[in-house]
Amino acid sequence: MQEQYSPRDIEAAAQADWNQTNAFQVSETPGQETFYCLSMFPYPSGKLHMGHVRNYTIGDVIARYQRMQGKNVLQPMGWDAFGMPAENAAMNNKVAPASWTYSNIDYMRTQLQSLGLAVDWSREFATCTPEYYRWEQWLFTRLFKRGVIYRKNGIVNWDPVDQTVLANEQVIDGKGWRSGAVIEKREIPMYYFRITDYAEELLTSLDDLPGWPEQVKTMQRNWIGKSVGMEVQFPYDVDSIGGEGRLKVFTTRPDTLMGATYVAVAAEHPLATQAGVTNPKLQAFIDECKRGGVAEADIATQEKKGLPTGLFVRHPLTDEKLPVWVANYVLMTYGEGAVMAVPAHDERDFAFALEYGLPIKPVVRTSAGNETPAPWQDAYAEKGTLINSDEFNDMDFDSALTAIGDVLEQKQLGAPRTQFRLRDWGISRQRYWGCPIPIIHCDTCGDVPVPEDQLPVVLPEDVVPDGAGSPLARMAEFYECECPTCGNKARRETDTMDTFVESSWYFARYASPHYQEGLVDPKAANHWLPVDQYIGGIEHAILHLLYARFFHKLMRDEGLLDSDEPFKNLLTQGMVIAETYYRLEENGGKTWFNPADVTVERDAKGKIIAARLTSDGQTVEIGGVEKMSKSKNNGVDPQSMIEQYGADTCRLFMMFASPPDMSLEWSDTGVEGAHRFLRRVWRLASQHAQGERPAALDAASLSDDQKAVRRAIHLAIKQASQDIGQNHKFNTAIAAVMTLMNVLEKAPQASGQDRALLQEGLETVALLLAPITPHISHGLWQALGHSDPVINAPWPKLDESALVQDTLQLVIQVNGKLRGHLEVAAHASRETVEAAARLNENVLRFTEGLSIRKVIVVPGKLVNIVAN
RNA sequence: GCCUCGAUGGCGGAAUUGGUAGACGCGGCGGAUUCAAAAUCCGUUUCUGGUGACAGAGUGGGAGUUCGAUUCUCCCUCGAGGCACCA
Repeated sequence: MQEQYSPRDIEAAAQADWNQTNAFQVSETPGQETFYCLSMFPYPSGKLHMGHVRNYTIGDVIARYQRMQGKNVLQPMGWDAFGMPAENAAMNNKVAPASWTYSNIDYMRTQLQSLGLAVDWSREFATCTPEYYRWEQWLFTRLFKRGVIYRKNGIVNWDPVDQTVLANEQVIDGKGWRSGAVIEKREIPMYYFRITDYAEELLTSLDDLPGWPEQVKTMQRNWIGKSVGMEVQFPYDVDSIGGEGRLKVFTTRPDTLMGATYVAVAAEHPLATQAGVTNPKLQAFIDECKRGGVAEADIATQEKKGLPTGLFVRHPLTDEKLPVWVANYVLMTYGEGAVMAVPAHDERDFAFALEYGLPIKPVVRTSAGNETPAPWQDAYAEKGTLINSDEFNDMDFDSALTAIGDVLEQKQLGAPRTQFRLRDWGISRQRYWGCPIPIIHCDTCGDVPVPEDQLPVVLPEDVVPDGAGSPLARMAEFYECECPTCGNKARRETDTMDTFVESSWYFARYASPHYQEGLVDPKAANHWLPVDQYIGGIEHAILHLLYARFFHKLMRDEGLLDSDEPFKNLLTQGMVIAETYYRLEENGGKTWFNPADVTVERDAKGKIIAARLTSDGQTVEIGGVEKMSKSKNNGVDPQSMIEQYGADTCRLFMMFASPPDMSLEWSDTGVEGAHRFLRRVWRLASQHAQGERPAALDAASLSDDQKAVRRAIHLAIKQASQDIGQNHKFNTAIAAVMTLMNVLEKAPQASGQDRALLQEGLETVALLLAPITPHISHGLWQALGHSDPVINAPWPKLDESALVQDTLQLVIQVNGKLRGHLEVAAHASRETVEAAARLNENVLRFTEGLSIRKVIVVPGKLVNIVAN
């Protein structure tokens, strides 16, 4: 064993051993318990960033720990390879997205492998290959035939200058990111997945996921947003509209119907369109509403504006005339695109009514009283007894609901209804670098799915997009085709699919990644699925995870696999953040400097007071800690870290700096600390390994000091087992190993028993660190005399008897304040403890002149003496 | 705007069911070793007052429950993630 810790040699040797034995390649071994450990696969953006390193290290720690529990562990890796960045890179560098993507994959694979992940690389795939997406197209055609996929119009961001559809990300302050033109909302036909058909199941089966964070389940529940209420119909006023009909609205508060003083519709609502024809001012307002992007965050933060249409509807209960307004706060995408406005009991209606002088009629007695004077109070929205509501007066919420519901149903102007906030999933993208939608448009046969024997519809790979619409739509050789049904000339669909579709089923493909006969080999799929542990960023808490759950249910209903949910346990990892530094430029802009190029200055207490650019010695502004990003130039390159310190140091630091679900702040000195620790471990082990191999430990005949060392060893095992195995708190597991190392370094090495104890201690350190820093553990394990590699060693067992102590230290409090300590026998009785506490010097001092009211004894913990 | 989460020393963070606030690491300070430096080792380090023993304060702010609150309840401030075409 080398005396110096040399990560370069140690890591190369360990990885060579694993590769030689195909250590992480797995198959469907019968009889062995499986563990499928999956990290969200990376988008091949160019090179690895720290977020990737963190994600895959967490996954690797869990995978390796489970292997040490004796399980057959599958940990695959692949590439989420379709996406917009490839098209942007193509436009900037005039390279085809395909070659850009494939070369990124090659580079990033090498980087990932240098981390020493226990990945079965034989299962690797990229979603942009026809071998993968043909099965996506195959599933699409099946679902299309079943009606799970359908076509309707949807609203998109339209750039009138570039004549192209933009992603929300490409719309900045309502303008196109390249053209700067004001974006318009435009309707185009798109394909939709009927995810709303699964809304109820997606909601209820969240209850079957105890291994998911409560936070994520709450977010998904709110996103699906089930509301039970009523559909209420407002008959049109024949005079004002010049026709008959009914305006439908959905409400969760039919009890407040008597307080409705107007109705409001979205700008895209048919009534608005109709009224706009004869009302130029209204039309101008509708056009204004159609300017700007479609992102809900932008729409919801706009100033609330509206205009009367001049149309009227009749109140379904009183027959009163109510004005119809167009309001920009009404979303066409929720419910019916129209609301009944009850300003007295709804905050947004209240603000709108105040702004435009519309009547406010209180109809519920709330804790704020019978009136609803401005400003708005949350109490106005409370449920309560009805007032000002004719025959419904004095009814409580429930009876009013029933009574009003009954009248509406009798008049056929209302019915109970359940409404979801969740919308169907539009997957058409007018972009090139994606999976082609396998549909052929025929003038006589309509939308015809591409027959199975003509799949896959292959995306041509030698295309460089130019940012002006999809290149596929200009490639006759792509879109010209024959109708599979009638044989006439037809046109192939040129839209591609949302890239979320590929990531919605990749976890299933890993079970049989090279299977040629279907999307999955059902036997393999049911062997591995569901995923036992899924790990990824919290930013995917809603969309990706909901779509993947939806797809799993679709695959189940297609008979491809048996389980109901894809991911049994979920760990959502926090972001990697770092300090930012900048200088203000004359034009008001900021130049950002990488933390690696900045030196900080500290005051006497070590607090950072200034920072200077290392190259010129001049000060830079400290910008605060933010997510690592290109724009703030605060990214730290994992590659240079690995080259400087080794993968183990990088992994150790990332796992130690914070628990996985919290954000992780990058710290160069923290990395050095992690490296220092590994050097200490290596040094102690190499000193120990130089001596003779010690004889077996005789745990029964240890001295008190030796018992204390052995206790430290088993406390570390206990702590690390709980932290890694159950709580996924790797930082405290590492802290426990560090504490153990502090003890082992000071432990005597004189006698044979001392050396046997140190052997047990060092073996424990190697095993407990094995999931986190696998390379050094590989080397340590060999040096400690084992011929079988540490990856095949079992996780250490806790010896409870090593933890037993004869005496305990208790805390003495007076009125809840710490006043002293008490050493007692481990099994001392309550009375003995209380008596000893009462005699404590400090207790006597602090209770002088007071009478003791109560003594609280918490066994093994503390005594609290209550006196006044 | 809406949904969700978070806030603890100079810094990252730790504290089974409410029971010693600050484990472990970083940084700082003092010392040893060294011709010197690097590396390493030892000590110390929440704040305020005090030479000291010790005392008081303290987990974003304000209230409440409790013998006892970082932990539970309510209100507020600030920050982060998501909002359906970034992945």
